[in-house]
Amino acid sequence: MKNDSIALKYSPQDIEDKWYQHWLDQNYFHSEPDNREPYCVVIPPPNVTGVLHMGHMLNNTIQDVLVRRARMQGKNACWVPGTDHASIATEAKVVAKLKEEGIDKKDLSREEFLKHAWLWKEKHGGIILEQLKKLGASCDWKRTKFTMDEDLYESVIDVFIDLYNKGLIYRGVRMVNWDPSALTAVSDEEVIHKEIQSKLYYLNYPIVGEKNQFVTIATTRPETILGDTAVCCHPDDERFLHLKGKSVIIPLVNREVPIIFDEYVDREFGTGCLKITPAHDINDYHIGIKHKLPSIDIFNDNGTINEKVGLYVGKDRFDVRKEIVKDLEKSGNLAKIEDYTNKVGFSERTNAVIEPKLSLQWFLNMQDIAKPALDVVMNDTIQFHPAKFKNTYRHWMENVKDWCISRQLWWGQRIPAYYGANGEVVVAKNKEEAFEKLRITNYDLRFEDVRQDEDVLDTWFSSWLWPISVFDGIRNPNNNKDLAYYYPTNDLVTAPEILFFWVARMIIAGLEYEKKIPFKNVYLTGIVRDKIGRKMSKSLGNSPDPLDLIQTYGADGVRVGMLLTSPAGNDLPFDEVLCEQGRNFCNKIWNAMRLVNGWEISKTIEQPEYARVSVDWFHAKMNEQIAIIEDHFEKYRLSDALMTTYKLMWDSFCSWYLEMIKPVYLQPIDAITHQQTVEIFEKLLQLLHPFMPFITEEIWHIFGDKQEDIIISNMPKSQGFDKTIIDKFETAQHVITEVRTVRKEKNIPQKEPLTLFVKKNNEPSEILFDSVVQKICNLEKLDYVSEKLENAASFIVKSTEFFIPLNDKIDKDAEKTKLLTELKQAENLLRSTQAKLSNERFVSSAPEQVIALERKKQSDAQQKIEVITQQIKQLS
RNA sequence: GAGACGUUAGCUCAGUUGGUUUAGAGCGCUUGCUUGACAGGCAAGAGGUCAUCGGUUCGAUUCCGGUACGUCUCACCA
Repeated sequence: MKNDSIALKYSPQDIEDKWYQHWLDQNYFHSEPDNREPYCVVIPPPNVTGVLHMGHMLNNTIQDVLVRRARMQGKNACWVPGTDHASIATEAKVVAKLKEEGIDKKDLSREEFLKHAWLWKEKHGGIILEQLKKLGASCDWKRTKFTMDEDLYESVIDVFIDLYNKGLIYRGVRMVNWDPSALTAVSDEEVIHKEIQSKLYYLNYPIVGEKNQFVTIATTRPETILGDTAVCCHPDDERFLHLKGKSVIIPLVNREVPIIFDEYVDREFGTGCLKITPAHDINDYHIGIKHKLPSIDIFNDNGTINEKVGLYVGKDRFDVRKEIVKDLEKSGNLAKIEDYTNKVGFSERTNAVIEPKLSLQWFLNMQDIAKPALDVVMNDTIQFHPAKFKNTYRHWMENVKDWCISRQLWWGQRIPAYYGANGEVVVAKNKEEAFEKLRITNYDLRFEDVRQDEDVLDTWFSSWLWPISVFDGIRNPNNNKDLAYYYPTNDLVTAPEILFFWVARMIIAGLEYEKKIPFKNVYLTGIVRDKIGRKMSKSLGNSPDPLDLIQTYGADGVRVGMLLTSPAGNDLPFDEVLCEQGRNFCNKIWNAMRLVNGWEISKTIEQPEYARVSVDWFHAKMNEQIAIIEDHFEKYRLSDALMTTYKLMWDSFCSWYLEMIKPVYLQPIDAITHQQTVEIFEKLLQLLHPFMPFITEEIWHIFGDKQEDIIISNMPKSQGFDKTIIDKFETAQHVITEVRTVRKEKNIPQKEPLTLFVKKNNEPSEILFDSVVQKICNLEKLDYVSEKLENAASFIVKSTEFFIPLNDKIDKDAEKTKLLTELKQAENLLRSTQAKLSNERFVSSAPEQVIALERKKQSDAQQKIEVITQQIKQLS
C-alpha cells in the first residue's frame, strides 16, 4: 500500500523544523521593494529579555495569518520583527541580577552598569524571537531591529532635538509619579490604580491659643503629617468658620501650620477637615500653590523618610505608618481608626506603590500634536477592529496630558541635553555641539565642564517611532526606498492595553514626521485569561508555557486553538482543550490525506454518476464558502474565517464529499475523480495554510512532486457557484439523515441494503443526487411511486414522502408517537401563520414578500398536516 | 464619580437594515457504533420565554427608555 510509510497519526514534531528551515533557506520571508503591491506589518516589539507568553502567541499567530494570506494573494509581504529595550523592566532585571552577585548598582559607574546591561541583553536578548520561529512566524528576520540599535537610537535623539527646537519639549518641576523601587518617574499611563483595603485614621491637631481645643482630620497616610503645611476646611462650613486666622500644631512634629479655607474640601467626607501635604499629594500640591504654602518633601527617593523633620529618619514609609500610629495613640492624638477602601497607584513595571513626588523632569507638550491623530481615527482613515475602541481612544486623546518623557535610569537613550557650568541648558546632538552652543553665552566654559543630563528617555519615546525607524525613515526621510514602499504599513496587531502607550503615540509620530498615518488598520486582540477568568501572569503561575503546548499539540494545533475563540477585541478564555481541538483537526486532515493517498487508481473505469455530481456539488460548495471566508477576512473576523474553513474541511469535505466518492472496499477509484479530489484537497490546504502552515506544506508535497511550495502558491478565490446545486444537495442530505435515523431506530446495520420509495408529487420530485443517496444509504433500489406504501417506515422532507419497506419491523405505536409530535409542530405553525394572515392590519401593512412567505408557510403546513394525518390513519 | 460596551444553549461566541417555515455554530453532553482514512473517529440526538420591566409597531431577540448584573476606559475624597 502507498500509505505504508505514512504515520497513522499526524506527528508535528517530525516536520515543523524541517519546513521552517526550508522556508528560511528559500528566503520566502524576506522582502525587498518591487513592483508588486506591498503588504507590511511591524511586530509590536517584545521586551528584548522577555520570554514568550500566551499573549505573544495570540498576537503573533494573528499577524502570521494575515501575513501568510497576503503573501499567497501575491502581495509582497513583509513582517518586520524586532525587540524593545524596555528600559525599566530590563534595568530592573539587570539590577536584580547584579544584586544576586553582590554588586550594588550604586557602586557602579554608568559605563560599567551599561556594560553589564549589554551583556545581559546579548545573553537573553532574542530568545523570544527564536521562540516565535517555533510558532511558525514568517518574519523577515533579515530586517530584525532593536530599539537601541545605533540607527534607531540616533533617530530617537534626532526626534528629541527636533521637538525641542519646535518648542514642544520642556523641562519643569512637576508632581510626577515616582516609583520608589525603580527610582524613577513614570508616566501617568504606567500607573495602575487598584482598590485596596486600608484604614482611615482620625487625628487631632491642637489649636494654637485654645486650650484643649483641636480639629480632627482624617487621613489614610498618617506618616505624611511630617510634611503637612496647613489644615484646610470648606469656606462655607459653619463648623469651622470660627477657626479663621487660627493655626494648629502638627502632633509629634510640633510644627505650627495655618488653617486655610478652600472649596476643594468635601464637607461630607471624613470630618470635613483636610490636612495639606503639598509635596506628597497631587491635590494638596495644587492647593499649596494656590495658597502659597511651603512644601516639605519628607521622603528619600527610595521611599524612606529623610532627615528634614528629624523623625523616623531612614525608615521605610510603610513601617513608619505603623509606628506613627502607635506614637500618635501614645500622645493622645489618635481619635479613631476606621476600615476604608481606597484606590492606590501601583507602578506597572515594578508593582511598587507610587509616590507622588515633586521633581524636575522633561515633558512633551501633547496638546497640538495629538489633534490630527484623533481625527484620522475618528474619520476611519485608520480603522480600529473592533471599532468600539474608537470611543476609548477619543476619550484619551481629548483629555491628553503632557507626557513625562524622562526616566531616572541608565538603560535607554540618554537625553541629549547638556548643562554648562552655571546650569544653563542646551539640547544638542553631542557634547561637542553642545559645547559650541554653550560657549555663545559663556566664553570661559571648559569642555570638560559640560555635563550631559543623567536621565534616559521613556521606552515609548523610542517605540512610538517604530513603524518609521525600522525603515530608517527618521534619519533618511528622502530617497528612502523602503520607507516609500512599505510605509504606511497595513495592519497593526496589538493589545488594547497599550492603545495609549503605543498606538496613539505612533499615530502622532507618524503624522508629525511622515505626514502620513503609520498603518491603515489596527487589530486589537483580547487578553488571554485562564478558565476562571484571571489574566494569565507569571506571578499567578496560571500560564502554560507556550513551547510546552507546541510540543504537545504541534504549532498548527496551538495556532488553531488560539484562534478558535478569539474574535477581535474579545478576551480569550484559554483552555487546553482548544489546542486539543486544533490537534484533532490536524489529525483529521492527515487521515483524509491517507485515505485519498491510499486509493488504487484505475485509468480504465469511467467516472461514476455519483462521483460526477459530488464533484460538481463540492465545487459549488467550496466557492460559496470561499466567498464567505473572504468576507470574514475583510472584516478581520479571523475566528469566523477559521471556523468556516474548518467546517468546509471537516464537514463538507471529509464527512460528506469523501464518503460520497469513496470507492467500495478494495475497488480502485477512477482517475478523473481521483484527480479532481486531489485538486480540491489542494485548494483546501491553501485555504488552511495561513492558519496551519506546517501540516499544509507537508501534505501539499505528499500529493505528488511540486515545484512550488504552498507558502508562495496562489490563494484560491471564489469563482462563483450555482446555488441550486447546493440547495438540492441540502435536500439530499436531509433524506440521507432520515434514512440513517431509520436505520438507527430499527437497528438495521449499514451493511444490510434497503429500498427507498419516493412518492411522486405534483412538482417534479426527482432529486438530482439520487445516485449519491443510493450509494451513501446503501440502497439496493431507489424508486418513485405514486401511492403510499404500507408496512414501511416513512418520513417527509420538504413535503415529499419517503418510504422504506420494512415488513415486520414496523413498531406502529412508536411510529404513531413520532407522527403525532410532527403533527403538533405543523399545527402550531399553521396556527401562527393563520393568526398573522387573518390580522387585517398585518395583511395591509406588511410588505408583499413577507405576506407571500407567510402564505407559503401556511400552505406547506396544511399540506404536511394532511400527509401526516393520512399516515396516522393508515397506522390505526 | 463620569463615560463606553456588553448580557442569545452547560461553556465560548455568531446573528437579526424589525417578518427568512421551528433563532445558529464550535466545544461539551446523551445514545448507538471494533462502520477497512481517522475513537485525536463515525452517526443520530437533547439543550434557548434571545437578562429584566416598560414603550413604539400589525409584528420586537432585533428599535427606544428604565432596572439589574458584568467588562473596560478615564477621573478620584483626604
